[in-house]
Amino acid sequence: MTVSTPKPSPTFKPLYKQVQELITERIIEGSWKPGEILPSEFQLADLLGVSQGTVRKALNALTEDNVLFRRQGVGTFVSEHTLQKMMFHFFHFKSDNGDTPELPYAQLLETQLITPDESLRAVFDLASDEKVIEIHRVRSINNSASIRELIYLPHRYFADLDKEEKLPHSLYHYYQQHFNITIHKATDRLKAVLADEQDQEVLNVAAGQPLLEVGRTARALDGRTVEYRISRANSQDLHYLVELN
Amino acid sequence: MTVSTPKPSPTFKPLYKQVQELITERIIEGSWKPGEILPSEFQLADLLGVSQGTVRKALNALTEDNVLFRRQGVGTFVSEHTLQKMMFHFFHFKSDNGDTPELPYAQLLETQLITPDESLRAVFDLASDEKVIEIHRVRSINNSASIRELIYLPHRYFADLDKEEKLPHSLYHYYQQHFNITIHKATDRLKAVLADEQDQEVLNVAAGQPLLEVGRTARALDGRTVEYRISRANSQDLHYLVELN
DNA sequence: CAGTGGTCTAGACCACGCT
DNA sequence: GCGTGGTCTAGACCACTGT
Repeated sequence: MTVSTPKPSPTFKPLYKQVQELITERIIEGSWKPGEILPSEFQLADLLGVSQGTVRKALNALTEDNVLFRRQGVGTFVSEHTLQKMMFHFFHFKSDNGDTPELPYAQLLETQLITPDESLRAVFDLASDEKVIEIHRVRSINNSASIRELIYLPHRYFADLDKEEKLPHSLYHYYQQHFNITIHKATDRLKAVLADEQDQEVLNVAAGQPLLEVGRTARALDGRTVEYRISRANSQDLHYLVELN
Repeated sequence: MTVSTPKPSPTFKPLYKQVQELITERIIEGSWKPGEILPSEFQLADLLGVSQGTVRKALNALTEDNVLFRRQGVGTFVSEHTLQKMMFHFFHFKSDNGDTPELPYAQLLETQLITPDESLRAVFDLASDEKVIEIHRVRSINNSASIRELIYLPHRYFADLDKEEKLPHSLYHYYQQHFNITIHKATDRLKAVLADEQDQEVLNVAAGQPLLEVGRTARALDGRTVEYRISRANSQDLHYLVELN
């Protein structure tokens, strides 16, 4: 921490912001892992030489940001990408008749190592000789193939993931467990497109069928873009839900 | 306010929540109007018989929720639906090449009073004899007709709006100014559809062209659903942007 | 300069969950 | 019962804005 009464300086940051960043760094570097409990507010305050109120403000901000979660009477924990939470936060496709909040099954079609084209290299800011992992899979909702996914991951961050025979349905939980990469923020771009030949085959739709295409760039806790994913959905009985607050 | 040390009760709410709701009610009933300044933290604290810290927590929560905005050294104000803020918050269509953050022009095609069908009545929870205003317009982006909008408003909340010859581009600002209705939250549901005959004519697209359809229900500060809107966009050079945090 | 919100501290008490 | 986070208070000082 800085001195208790910081002088005005060009790089001034509020104490609680500094505490916030320090805790985030500790999580990024793996000192505190997903699911683990943090020291109590008073312990952290003593540790960092600030008041309990300042620690509280930092912890609350991180809780707001889904980095931590708190349980009264128990403690403060590092957030974990459980399936339910991911469904709520990063999976926005819903059945039109909301009656089936069913967990979508994902079938792996193919995994391969590819040489990225110019635009994909730019997304990840990769050097010219770096490889990218491509995962091709299809999600079924209500027992019908509904969403075709093409997922791109820089090989440097996910070494040897391309050699796995099976992958879990919740990739984000998998990234977190095996590569210490927590997907924190993402940007989705939606368009309407026509089904191409592969779509027709995989999703079992006719030519001329409109699909909802979602392009996602996902960023880790440290801000790096670590995943690019294209989802093409048969939106006959589905929609993509957005809540604006 | 309640007594300073509230006993545990089934209807217990934290003080700052009560303050928050009280301020929200004042805004809803029009005591404090959009753009106006609120009393200072200390004045509010005296007024309500709570401490300044509690008022602050309520004001900060409302600021987080876009109901208020605060300017250091000046004061706390009721949020106003300015064009720029609405663009940022409630208008998520962007050019694919982000170079033109141009304000989309909206051309009014038709306004009429209609008898809602069953599903539309359900959206607004209307009695069987109530009428709904339908507004039909088209937005141009980069000088090309891109989005066709059908907007539905219960006549009870927007009396005589259907008689207006001209309507401003930013309807949400207009609702706020003329009807004291502030759009606060909204839910968008996105699908891919094929252009129908009207789409083809208005958006100048061919049959078989895929369109991005957005169905929105918008709610006012008091939680009532006050607008339903269907936007059909030619997403050839556009996309709908979602930030997931 | 006066007044506003922003930060930081210190301390009290409450509600909750576990053991 | 004990330790945790949640609420509430009181007071000090800083940073910004407009006069």
